[in-house]
Amino acid sequence: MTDPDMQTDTDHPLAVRKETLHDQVASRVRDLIIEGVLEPGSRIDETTLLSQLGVSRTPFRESLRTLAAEGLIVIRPSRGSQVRKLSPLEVHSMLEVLAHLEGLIGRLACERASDAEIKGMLDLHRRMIAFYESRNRLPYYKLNQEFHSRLAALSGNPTLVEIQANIQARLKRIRFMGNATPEHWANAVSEHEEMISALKSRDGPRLSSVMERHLVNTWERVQDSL
Amino acid sequence: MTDPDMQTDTDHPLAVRKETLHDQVASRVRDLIIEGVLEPGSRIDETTLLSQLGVSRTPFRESLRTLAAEGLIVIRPSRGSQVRKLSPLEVHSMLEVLAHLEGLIGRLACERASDAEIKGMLDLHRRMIAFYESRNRLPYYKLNQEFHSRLAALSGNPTLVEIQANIQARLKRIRFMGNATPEHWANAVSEHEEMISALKSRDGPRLSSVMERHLVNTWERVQDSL
DNA sequence: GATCTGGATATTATATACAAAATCGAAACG
DNA sequence: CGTTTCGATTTTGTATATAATATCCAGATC
Repeated sequence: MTDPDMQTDTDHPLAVRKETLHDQVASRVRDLIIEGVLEPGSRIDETTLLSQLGVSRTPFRESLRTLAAEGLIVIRPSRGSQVRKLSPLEVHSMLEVLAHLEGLIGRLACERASDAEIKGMLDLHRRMIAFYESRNRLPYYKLNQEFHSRLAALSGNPTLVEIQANIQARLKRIRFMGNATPEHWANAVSEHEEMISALKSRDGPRLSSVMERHLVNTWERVQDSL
Repeated sequence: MTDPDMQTDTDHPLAVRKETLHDQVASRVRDLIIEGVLEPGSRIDETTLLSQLGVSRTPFRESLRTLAAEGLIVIRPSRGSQVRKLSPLEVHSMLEVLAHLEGLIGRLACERASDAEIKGMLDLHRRMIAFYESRNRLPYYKLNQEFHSRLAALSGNPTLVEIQANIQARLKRIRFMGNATPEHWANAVSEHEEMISALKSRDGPRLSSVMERHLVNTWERVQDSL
């Protein structure tokens, strides 16, 4: 057979991770999509983007494949790629799954997180509240993303982390819209208060149910704007 | 996570789907991995496979990117690809997530499936039982995969379908092992009986819990063989 | 003997060239 | 007028060529 050299990275932790051009391009385009520079449904013109990014077609096209597998774009053979446009039904289906997964995240986090990690979450929460009180929307939003990602990490389940991140990426813009009105935002914040309280007391079932509700509410909040 | 494109498809339903070389290669290699021809942890020698498949490097490498995004292989920059080898912890994490998702699938299927669809599942189940009774393992296994995929489809949630398929693909060989001994197999079958009974009476919570248990048991059954 | 160094060899990454489709528009036709 | 057909143009798909990087092994050094 082939050589048994393990994929258990023999790399040094500090070794500078060499990033291939492909990965850079993928990240770059991913950001363009997530930030809405490339609008949903819009065609991706290879030549334009190509010259803009200053790379050749090979790494660029490879990165398109990656993004397609991630569900951010759609490639139609011989007819080019476009930024994936989510139908309301698809958005709903993602939120339905995400809500359910966050339920699991909540339960596992309560079981598995260390005291220090919980403390870290409390701190993060406090910073979010500060931004809320100063109505500083963008930084709040960023911390919110981090809040959910970190909680996922506390579940100790790498698959959960990966899938949550993927769905989160696909929904990023939409979730941002979810805090559109002052009332919506206030509701979201109070749900976060509940989460923190449940996490602090390691009440898995309660955290689980709050998180599910939180996402379901996001759907309510977002629904109209589709 | 592959996604049959279906964007604003202006395609005729009957239009022959033109498959790009890339996709063919991806499917081909995916099968090689899933069927274990390419063993976990083994290095993927580009030149060898290349000549074997009779395609040039461009589509081949693109397909590797796809498979990497699907989590079936690992690409280390400048150092080649290898078939992803799952640690017991990773397998456990996938089964934990899958169990939870199948719980959701069970509940939603009971709410949303049509009578005809449920009938179809009963029929599928009957065929599985026949193969079980004749101890025809491979066909049983295939129908089992189909059973779970179809149930996912009955949830009416495309995201759920996609993610379930992805995890299923990653775990395919392992799940096969799950029915290794006669007792294991018998247990799995009796769990299926329960599922069918719950589905027939549209008892969402019950189906949900049986399905979760089914997967957790798979973990128990498989654990030693890692 | 063990580790280090340098360069030959093999492998991967990127760029470019070429081929095959699809798109678009103008002219021909009904 | 509207539809169809054909070809020029653009865009995509695949192959190959070149550059960059890693791997491996022999010889040098301690």
